[in-house]
Amino acid sequence: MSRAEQKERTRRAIINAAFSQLSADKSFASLSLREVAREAGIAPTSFYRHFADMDELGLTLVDEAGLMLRQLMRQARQRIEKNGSVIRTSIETFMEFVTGNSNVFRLLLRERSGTSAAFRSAVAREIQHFVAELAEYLRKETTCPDELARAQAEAMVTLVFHTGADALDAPASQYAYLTSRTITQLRWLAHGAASYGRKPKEQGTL
Amino acid sequence: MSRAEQKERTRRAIINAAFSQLSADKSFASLSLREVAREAGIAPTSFYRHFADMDELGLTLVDEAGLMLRQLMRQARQRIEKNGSVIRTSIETFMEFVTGNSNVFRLLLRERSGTSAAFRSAVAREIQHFVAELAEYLRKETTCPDELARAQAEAMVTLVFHTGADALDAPASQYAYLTSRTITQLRWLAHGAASYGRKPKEQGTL
DNA sequence: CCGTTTAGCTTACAACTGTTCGCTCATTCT
DNA sequence: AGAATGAGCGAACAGTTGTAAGCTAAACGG
Repeated sequence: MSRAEQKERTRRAIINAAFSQLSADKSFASLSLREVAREAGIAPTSFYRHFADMDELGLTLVDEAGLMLRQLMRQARQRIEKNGSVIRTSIETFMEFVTGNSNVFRLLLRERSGTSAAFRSAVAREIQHFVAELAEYLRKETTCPDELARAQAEAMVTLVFHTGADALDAPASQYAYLTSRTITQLRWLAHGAASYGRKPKEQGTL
Repeated sequence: MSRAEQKERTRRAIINAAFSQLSADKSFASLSLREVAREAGIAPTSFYRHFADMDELGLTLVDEAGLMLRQLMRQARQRIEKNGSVIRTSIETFMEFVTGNSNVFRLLLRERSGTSAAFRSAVAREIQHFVAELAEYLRKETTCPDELARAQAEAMVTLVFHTGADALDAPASQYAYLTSRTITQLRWLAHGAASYGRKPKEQGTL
């Protein structure tokens, strides 16, 4: 086996070990270099042959998680072409991701507001991909002016992301309700933006 | 000084020490019993005279944070009576809270998706107070059926909370933009729910 | 084929962590 | 007045952590 090949192999072992140790009650910050190394089957000090410190590993995890999310978006787009309902298909795809890769989603969810500024902005960047794509879609599909399309996309992504977080602590029997609730919320947004977006002056007490 | 009085005093010293050590790059999970005790001016072992462990202290902090939030709501209601604009006043009050007590807000923000199920549900309970109050207001003020009022309130609170999180990492010069963006989003929701809420059948591709 | 590179190892250290035990001594109760 | 309570302390323990230093041996480059 080639040298570089072997190095890449144990690098993956480290990454996989880290992912596998994340769980509902273990965040990335609570992982220890030694534990990760142990599960990866290497000595603690060998860790440094691959990452300068745990932070560097963490950023790698966030990148990988973002990659999975982008693959998810592509998958959702394919489904939409066959299905038709953009909102429902998108949310259902997202919920499948959350429940099927809950640890990956948890990483993004937590580090979004975590203690490392580098992590936070890395997660924010990944989410922006989502927002940008959706905003572009809205600009094409509706009559929304550019900046409002972005605000609308941000609101939608926020609501969907939050629903994913809810799902993590909810029993599976609640998923259908959470999904339909979010669909309703997104429809409100779309409808409100379409009819209200072009006259943003204040009126009434709301 | 009475015995109970003195006990309460050092109990507060512990709580204050914990709050003061929270920051942008230090979460509750990364606090140590010894550090907290040191700042509170007591021996590490004396900590146990007041809390069984750090988790118990953490739940106390969450409770206090929730209390501050509820005081905030009361304050917002008073302002609304004088001002008129419910949405703008509510958000501005909230933003003042976030920027003025950022560590307290950060605690709620992080523990909402943290590693302790007990913390998560404690934070969720505090936020539910917000949602319930807003939902009741919506039921009175609009023609929304009960369940939809709740869904609408949840969406609104989610968006506002998220804006608070954004503000933590944004320069102060962005606050005005964040606020107005959120106001727009909430108006869309209100408008969409009012005109679309009663005919929730699917239509179109959105 | 020989010298260089380097992934991985073992050993070691200093710094912390949470927690137990037993003591003191001021306040409280009877 | 005398006994009981309980907040606070110091010392100590076992466990963990990150990381530095130096070695081995296998893959590599000339």
